[in-house]
Amino acid sequence: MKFTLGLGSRAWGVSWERTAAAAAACPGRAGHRASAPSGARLGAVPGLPQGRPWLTRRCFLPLPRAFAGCVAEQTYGEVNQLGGVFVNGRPLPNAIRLRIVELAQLGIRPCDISRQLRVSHGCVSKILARYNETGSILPGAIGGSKPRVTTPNVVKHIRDYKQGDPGIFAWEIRDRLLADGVCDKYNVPSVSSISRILRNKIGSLAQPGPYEASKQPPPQPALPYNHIYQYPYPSPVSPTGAKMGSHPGVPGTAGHVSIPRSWPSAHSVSNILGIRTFMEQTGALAGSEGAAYSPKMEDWAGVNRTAFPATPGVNGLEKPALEADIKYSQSASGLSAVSGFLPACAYPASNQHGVYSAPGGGYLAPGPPWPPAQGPPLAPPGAGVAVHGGELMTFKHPSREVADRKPPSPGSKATDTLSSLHGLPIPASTS
DNA sequence: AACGTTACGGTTGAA
DNA sequence: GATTCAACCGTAACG
Repeated sequence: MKFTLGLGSRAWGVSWERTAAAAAACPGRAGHRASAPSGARLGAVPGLPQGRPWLTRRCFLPLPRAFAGCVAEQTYGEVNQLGGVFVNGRPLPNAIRLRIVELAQLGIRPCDISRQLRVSHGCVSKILARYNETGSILPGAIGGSKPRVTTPNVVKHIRDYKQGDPGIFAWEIRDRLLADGVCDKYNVPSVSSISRILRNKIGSLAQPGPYEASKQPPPQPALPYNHIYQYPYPSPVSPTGAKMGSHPGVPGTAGHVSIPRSWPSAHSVSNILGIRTFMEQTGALAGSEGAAYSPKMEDWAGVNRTAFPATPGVNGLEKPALEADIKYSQSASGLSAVSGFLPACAYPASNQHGVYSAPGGGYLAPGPPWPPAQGPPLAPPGAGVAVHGGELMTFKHPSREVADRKPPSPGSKATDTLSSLHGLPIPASTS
């Protein structure tokens, strides 16, 4: 099945072709999944007007760049069943992730968070689960390769062991690597790897290896895998500093997954402030204008990488502005609270266009009324929380923003509470 | 109805 | 520079 629309027809068509083809090739779940392009489900999509050619799956929604202040260009995102915009394969922006956690800590049920933020409940569940487990809201490390366990250092030790005891078994070497602290249980080479090393390297190690001989051995990565997920945000203490990210100056957390549970408990006096603290600790808090950013801001995904004009020396982005394709157009206003944790925006205002941004109805897209929820179990955050209206998620199309708003649904207690959370409205029931 | 899980198509970045 | 591979992504659907 192929849909061709006037806007973004290429994306629409291609996407559906692929999905349908995949479904045809894959029996079972995939089959039913892809059976819906024009199916009945469409009518059930909450918040999506009946009769509009919205697709519930793999539908590339043209997001006019005009939304972000540009006129003639378009970019593509996708719209999920809830009407939320996402970029397939890319993480949700931190702001959304943070918002999910924040709302959860306010006692809002995941299903309601899902509806409000227009993020699939699976995603909400995943993010909350990860947060509960690791204390981090950040996505995992995308791309790259696993660290090689057979680093020059390890090889050197293996060679030493072998030279010291030519009859040593591979498993003995393995044990010694562990015992000597050369490796830990996570990066110790397998016996077969050691055997291979013995066979392929040690045997021919009469001469120094390439690292030992001609160049400095590459340092063992402090972060075994993906330094890039060290908090890629500028350090609050050096908002105008040089590149951060995986380089000196970044807190030595071993990647986002292993961030110490310094994130305040969900039951802390102020979860919001706690989050802020966390962000500060980890450098997640963006400085003000001119803040420096890691060139590998994976977490900002679709945000910096694709949406921000590279401004080397300013935000550390090295990709050319050409790549600043706006893939996302997301709501800003609904995440204003989050922006309070990313004060003054992680990016220069001029770079924020289209950064997962959208009119008021973008990420918190128009949709069904935000169902009332129980009151928050936590007191509102301290008044000291800085609020910077939607910097991160700023959308620069006021008219659309206005148009997309709906009057808040009556009796939306949680919404009211959240609305006042940071003194900024949460378009929980926009439309 | 809510939610944990998982297949899927996708992106990413190191090798 | 292109390709491969294995990591992760969010969605949608299942159970």
